[in-house]
Amino acid sequence: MITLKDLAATLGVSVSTVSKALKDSPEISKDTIARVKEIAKELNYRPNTLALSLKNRKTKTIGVIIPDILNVFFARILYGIEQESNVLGYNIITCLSNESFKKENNSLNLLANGSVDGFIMSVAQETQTNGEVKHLKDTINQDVPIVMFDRVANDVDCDKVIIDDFNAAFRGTEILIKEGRKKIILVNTLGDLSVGKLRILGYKKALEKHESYKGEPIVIDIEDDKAILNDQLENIIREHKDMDGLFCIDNVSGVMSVNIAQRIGKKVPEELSVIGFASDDISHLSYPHLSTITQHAEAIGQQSVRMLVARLESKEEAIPTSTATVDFTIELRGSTLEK
Amino acid sequence: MITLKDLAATLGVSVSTVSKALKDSPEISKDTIARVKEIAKELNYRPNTLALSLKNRKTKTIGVIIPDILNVFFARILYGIEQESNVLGYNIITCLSNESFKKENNSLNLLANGSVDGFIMSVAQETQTNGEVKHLKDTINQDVPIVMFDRVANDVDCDKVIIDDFNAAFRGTEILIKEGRKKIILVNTLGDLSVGKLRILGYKKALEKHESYKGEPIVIDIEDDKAILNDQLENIIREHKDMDGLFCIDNVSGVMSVNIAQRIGKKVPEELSVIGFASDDISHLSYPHLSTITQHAEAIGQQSVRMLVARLESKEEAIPTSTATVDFTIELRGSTLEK
DNA sequence: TTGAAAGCGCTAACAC
DNA sequence: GTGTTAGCGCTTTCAA
Repeated sequence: MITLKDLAATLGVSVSTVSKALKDSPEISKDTIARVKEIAKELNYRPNTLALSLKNRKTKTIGVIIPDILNVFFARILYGIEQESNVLGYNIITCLSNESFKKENNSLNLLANGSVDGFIMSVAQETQTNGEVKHLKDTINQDVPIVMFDRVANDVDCDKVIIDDFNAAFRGTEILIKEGRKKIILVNTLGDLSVGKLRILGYKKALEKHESYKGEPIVIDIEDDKAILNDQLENIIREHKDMDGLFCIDNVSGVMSVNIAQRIGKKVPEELSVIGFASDDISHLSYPHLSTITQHAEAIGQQSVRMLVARLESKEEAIPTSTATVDFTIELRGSTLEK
Repeated sequence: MITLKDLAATLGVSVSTVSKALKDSPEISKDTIARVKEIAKELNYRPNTLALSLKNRKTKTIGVIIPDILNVFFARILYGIEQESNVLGYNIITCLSNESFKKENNSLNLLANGSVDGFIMSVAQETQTNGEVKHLKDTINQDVPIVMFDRVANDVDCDKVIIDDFNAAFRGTEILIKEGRKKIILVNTLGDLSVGKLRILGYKKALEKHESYKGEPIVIDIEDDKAILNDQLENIIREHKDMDGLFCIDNVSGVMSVNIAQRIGKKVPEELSVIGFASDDISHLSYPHLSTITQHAEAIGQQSVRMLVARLESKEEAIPTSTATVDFTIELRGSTLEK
């Protein structure tokens, strides 16, 4: 590793001269600047980021905490975060909380000591279930800002980026209602995650609002375990013979449900209309393709970075926190009547 | 942010005393140690990693370069990398090359200046296509070790972690042959990626070896573009009416093919036996479920970390580089005859 | 048992 | 136009 000192030595000048020359300081003669730059290139000098960070008290890196990288929704968000960070000149340190409070807490503590300038994170399931917020507040109080996305702790005052889950589910449900479906069931694989609750609320609200719909809301909680998801869904479809509308609020179960229904002879969309949430491209893995409420995951990531960097680089003392809502779109494919 | 200096000031002792006390140095009296630790906890002191890194000339962080995070195979590897890094006390800085040589090169340059102790990476498609290796060799020559996984540059001397792709494809093909299939086609979505080539080789070798198989190898290259993958596969299945064995060498096309075949009335596995490569859990999104050659992506990530850390922490000057092969397993589900 | 000083690589105020 | 110095937070020799 080659340092300013090395350059200075080979050129027979002082370290500070080299430092200034590399920054095109007007204090330094054209000639010296040229010589310095030449030798710097020759020796492939690269400034030591660590030393710079120590000096500047900022690292130009963002800590990112992802609850579940195997979930494509989060992978896409990470993708968006990385892209935008790059554009704005930041690096990211990625931590995977794996839905565990302990890991999340750990990462926060480990990095909130000058290693990163701020965090972008989605709260772990465990954290959300237990309502833990102290670690989040502590971090913010240590002047390390946090931007939360998707899964958000309501009682923590920080910038947030969310989907309008309530409205998304409301609109999704409306589609089924307007098709004249009589028994619309919602399948919940999201446990008691905040976003799940909002979606369920939106579903209920839509049923309630439309007087044409006579039935009661039916929410069926099932486990999000790949091994048994298929069977659980098949059971539901078989048991509720009169179900003609199915609303799946995660990535996978919609696709699976369409395939199962078709296989056991329940025609989609004629006898059963299915709509799902999506953040990835698996909607074409069912036939007919799944109609979805599509979340723009990359956009969530990008927006998060923009908000964090805005805060980091703002001159003002304390800009008030804000919550950004990223648009969703409804993409009708073959699993619902109207395309 | 609270520093040693702060602790020293509030206690009225010197910085070095505090430093030593926190490390339970025998030089320091029990009493002082206790006092120091108490106040440190009280003020929530956290050592500044940056300063430590600068001092120690090692950062305990690993640079990870992933070509495509939206590919679940890579996401899983990242997962494995993060897990094992954690166990071994390392952080990771994640860069996404997005299959671009330029981004890959950039990340390498940006971080190979003391920001990370070493790299774990899979080579970008562009890099591999163009046969670029200089940036990789340069990095290694600057004493920043690299471990490559999956997509590997053969003419770079470094630690590597790979799947035995040749053998995996060989074995996969054999399954189809042993079922007595007469026309086995391989569909390649991997362009000229090294792993793709190896798989094709394995497929050919298997056909060649088994005299019972009379046909010629048929390799069909198609584009890995989600928008048209479906149509491309449907065309192939429709055109090759006598195809009774299909070998898909990526994650998705196997699942898709099974669904398409079933839909257009070609019975799987009776009339068409399908086998695919998998690294994720979408094999249950087809019916019948897809039989796969399963790559243990997490294991690849973990192994990579172990090799890198072993090198980083080895006392010896230069341990020779090595290549680890991670096992694959064959998981027979419904898309092939024998379960 | 404790502290002073040097140094990791870099910058910037200040001197020459 | 160039060099000296101090300091970012920490460790570690060496001196007290």
